[in-house]
Amino acid sequence: MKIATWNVNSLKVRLPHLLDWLQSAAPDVVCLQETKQTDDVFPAEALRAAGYDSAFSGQKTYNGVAILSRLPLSEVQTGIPGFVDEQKRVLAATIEGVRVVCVYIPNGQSLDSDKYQYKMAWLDALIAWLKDEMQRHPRLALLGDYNIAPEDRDCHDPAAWVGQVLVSEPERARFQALLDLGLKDAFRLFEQPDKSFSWWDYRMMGFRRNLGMRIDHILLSPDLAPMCQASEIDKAPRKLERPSDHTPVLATLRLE
DNA sequence: ATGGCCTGCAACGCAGGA
Repeated sequence: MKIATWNVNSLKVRLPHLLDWLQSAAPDVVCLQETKQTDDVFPAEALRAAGYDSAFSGQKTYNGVAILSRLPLSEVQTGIPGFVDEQKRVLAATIEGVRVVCVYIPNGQSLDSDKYQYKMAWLDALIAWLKDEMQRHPRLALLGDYNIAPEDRDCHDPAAWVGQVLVSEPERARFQALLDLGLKDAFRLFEQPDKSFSWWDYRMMGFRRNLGMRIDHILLSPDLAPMCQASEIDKAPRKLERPSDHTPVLATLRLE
């Protein structure tokens, strides 16, 4: 089972890229973030025609998540239980016995912003919920835009980013708390090229100069991680005209 | 790297992203 995550930065704009990519990459499951559209206009029919069922939770202008699957989805859930949040950032579904959790973790804006406080509280709620969710679903995959570069090697210029969101110590501590639950970073289970990133700023020719960050991740529970055969970042969609600023991250699982 | 872009909304200049 090939699973993937991709922040599309507007599904309306990126639908042609997505449909092409589904064809070429042939993933079985795709978690999308920043769909930026309400559920009544979600392109479920176009995706169904491409062979994918979908679950989605969107809102106008901001945020929005979806899970696409070639296999049946069940137990669809939106949001973090008990955490009141107007923003559509979480969607979970069970596919082939795997609990797939799609997250769009808040950006935080800057360390002195109230959005940063929201990010921290949000992450604490996520960690607490996942601890329970992993008990219920030993095969769990957490995919999404984490807005956290876990280590300095996940940032093109760590010195320039000191004191900024995506790399701050409290954010990284919460990423580590996810690892402490037993989750494994699928990408780091394998040898990877240096300076592997999943997001590049639209400005300053960030992609061409590879001034990026690795902030989109696939974490796998202890039962699932040993079944992971490969994980990679697919940079191809980032090279197209009018791309998303993020590019897909994939993991291949051999379910036993 | 110190700014430059992109998106959506709604009405052309914001907010928000990262």
